[in-house]
Formats: sequence, C-alpha cells, structure tokens
Amino acid sequence: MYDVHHINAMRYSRDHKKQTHTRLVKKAAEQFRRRGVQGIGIAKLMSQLGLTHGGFYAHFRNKDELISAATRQMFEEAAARMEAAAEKVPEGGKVAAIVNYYLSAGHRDSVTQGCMLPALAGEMSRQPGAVRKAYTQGLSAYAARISKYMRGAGEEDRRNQARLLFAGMAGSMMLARSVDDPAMSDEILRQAREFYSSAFQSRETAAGG
Amino acid sequence: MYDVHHINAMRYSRDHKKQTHTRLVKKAAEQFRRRGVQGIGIAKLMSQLGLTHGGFYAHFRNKDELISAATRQMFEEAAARMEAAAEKVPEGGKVAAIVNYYLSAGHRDSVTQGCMLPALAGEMSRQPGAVRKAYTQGLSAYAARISKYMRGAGEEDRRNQARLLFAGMAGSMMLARSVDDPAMSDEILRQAREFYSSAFQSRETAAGG
DNA sequence: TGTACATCAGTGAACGCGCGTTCACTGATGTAC
DNA sequence: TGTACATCAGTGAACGCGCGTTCACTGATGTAC
Repeated sequence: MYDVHHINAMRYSRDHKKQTHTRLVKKAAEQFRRRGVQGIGIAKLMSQLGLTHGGFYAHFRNKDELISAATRQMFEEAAARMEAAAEKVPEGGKVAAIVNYYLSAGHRDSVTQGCMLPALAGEMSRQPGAVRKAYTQGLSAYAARISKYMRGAGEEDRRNQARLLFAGMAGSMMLARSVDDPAMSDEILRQAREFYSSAFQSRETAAGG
Repeated sequence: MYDVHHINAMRYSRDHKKQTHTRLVKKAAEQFRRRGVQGIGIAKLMSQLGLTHGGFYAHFRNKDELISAATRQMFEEAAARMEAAAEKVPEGGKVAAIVNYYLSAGHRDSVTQGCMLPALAGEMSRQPGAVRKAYTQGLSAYAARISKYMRGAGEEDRRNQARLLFAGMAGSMMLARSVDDPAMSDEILRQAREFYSSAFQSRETAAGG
C-alpha cells in the first residue's frame, strides 16, 4: 500500500528519506523529554542530525505535527520497555517488576529514554488540539498494553488500573526528578516503590495463578 | 526590621511598591500555572498589571527570581487551601476531604489557583539551581503542613506520607488535565479519589479517633 | 504659605538573540534514449 | 556505452515576532528652608 510504484530518481538509498524521518522523530522524542517541547527548536534539532532547518518542512507540515509523532513514539518506546521488564520475571511478580523498573534511579536518570508522563504530561494540557488528540490516544494505547499485567474484573477495569498506577508513579517520578536533594529524591522513589507494588498486585497472584 | 527608617519621597502611598511587588508575584503565580514558566514573558506580565516591562527590574534581579518567589507563593496558597478543606470536616474525615478537594473537577478546572505540582513540577527539573532550591524548600514546607492530617509513626513518617499522597494525586490530576476527552478526565479523577482516600486514611481514624 | 530640590517607581527605546516558517535554489542521482 | 533530462532531499537567506535585559529618562511626590 506504500507509494512503491514510482520509485525513481533518488539521491540516496531507496528509503533514505524514511530513515531521516525516523531519525528526526527519535531525536525529537529525546530532546523534548530533556528540554521540554518549547525548550528545543527546529534548527537545533535538525543540526543534531547534521541537517539544516529548511529541510524540516519536507518531513512535517509544522512543529506540532512533529510533537504528535514524537508523542506516539515515546508511548510506544515506554510500553515496550515496560513489557520487557515484565517479561523477565515469572507470573505473579510482573507488576512489582514494572513498579521497580519505573521507579528506579536508572529510569529517573535517563529522562531522554524514559516514560514521557513525568517529563511532558504537564505541558500537554497547554498543547493545541491535534497534539492532545495524539497524546490521549497514545496514553490509552499505553494503558491497554500494560493492562494484561493488572488485576481487575474485566479488560476495561484492568486498563483503568494501569492508568491509575502510571499516573501515580509518574507523579512520584516527577517529584524525584524535580527535587534538589539527591537523598530526598532516592527516598521519594523508595517509598513510592513500596507503596505502589503493595497496592497493585499482579493479576496472576490475585487469581492464584 | 524593615527599612522603615528612611520613608521619605514617595510618589504613591507609603507601601505602594510593596503592593506592586505582591501583585506581580500573584499574577506570575497565576500565569505560570496557566501557560508554563516559559509561556509568559516579563512584558506581558507587567502589562497585565497596567505597567511596562522596564519596571520589572526594580522588583527582581531577573526572571528566575520571580519564578522562585512565585513558587513559594503557590505552595503557600495551596497549603492554605488544603488546610481549609480539612478544617471544614470532623476528625477522621480530613484526609478524605483533602483527597476529594484535590481530585475535584473544580480543582482540575481552576489551574491558575490550584496546586502547582500537576502544572509545573515537570518543568522544575529543567530550572536553574536557585529556582530548584526554592521549589524543594516549598515542597518540603507543603508536606510539613499537611503532615498533621496523615497517619504515621512519627512526624517524619507523616511528612513522607503527605509527599507520597500529593505526588500520586498530582500525577492523576496532571493526566486528568492533559487528556482530550472530558469523560475520560472525570473517570481518571473518580478512580483516583476512590483509590487515594482508601489508601491513606486519616490519622485520627487510624488511631481510633 | 511658597519655592527649590531630592527621591525613586515606573517609562519606553534599544540591544542581541532564537524562534517557526517560507521559498528559490542546488546538485547528486536514476532514467530515457 | 554516452548524453540529456527529470527528480527531489536538503540548503540557507530572509521574514516577522517575542524574548530577557539595560539604561537614560520622567514626573509626581515629600522635605527643607
């Protein structure tokens, strides 16, 4: 269904532009998390790919479209990481594994690779409609992918549990990152790990699985 | 201990400048929450007070000092609101009152008057040292003022409980504000109210009132 | 009571800078013949 | 195999704009005499 029918005339390899597009979205996803959506401009972003700013508009109609694409990318990345953390442990420990991974010092210290919620959700309420739409869909998809590890009466309930858990963990991570004092930051994470892993037990544990 | 000794030569009333200072901090606290710290500039802020931008530097050395002052103001305001919500109800219901107030649609819809955490904590980790210091102190003072309503073995434990509760509620409020869909937003708040008011019971209830 | 002067909160032009966006262009490539 | 041409990802000058900050100034006031 791609436009593969008129592949003719290209400067670089067949899918060079697609690769540039991908690199751009990934770099944006990193930089937005590190500096905030307003904290990094098109020119700086493009120069970090070895390109100049004018070329940006061959890939996106405007900055908001890039923000939307980066938002989808960030949710997708984070969901994959959470699944990876959960898949490493046996049934019954999966929620604890997710909580311990999410609320780890490693996750705190790698903002550019982590969940977007602690870094960017506060700014999302100030974004234009198109961005918020992409964000809301991304968040729902995120909760849906985590739901399989949660306790709950049905799929919808499990998704709500996942959303509640991630909202809470995002709040604690946000505080752990914003605070001045490293010891306080560690304490915030430690207390949150304890609280959330006991409050949300694994689906299988609860079911006796 | 004020500089009241050389009160001479003044255009307006005796404490006119102090009043302007106060108005400026309050307006900044509103606008920062609504638009983000980078979303409102000195010129716009001053013009909202009927003043011009140049006068700003008679009140603050730079924008960061205003951010610090506004941060203290926001924590102070929020703490007072939480105490007011708690004082309205009898012993045993105070944590529930705080949770229900914090996670209300009213609080969600009045960003400019609400707790700064859902609106600004994400940006705080990107602020310069002086701002983060004021923020960290403000947060600790906030937790200390709420601690009297919390369960816990000692004062430190109760402060930690308050911080954990507010981190979690801030995360849920942040999601409720960022999401596109009003029904989803209401659901996020409803589920969070249920979860946090049952997870954190009042000090007096736990102690047997 | 009347005049000269000092005070200082606030004014507004100017600064260098970075932003998002537009657009005429370049030049390496694949294709047609 | 060799030449002319079409393609198009990326270039870079230019746009209008808003930012934080500086600084010489203004003008209403209180004080001194």
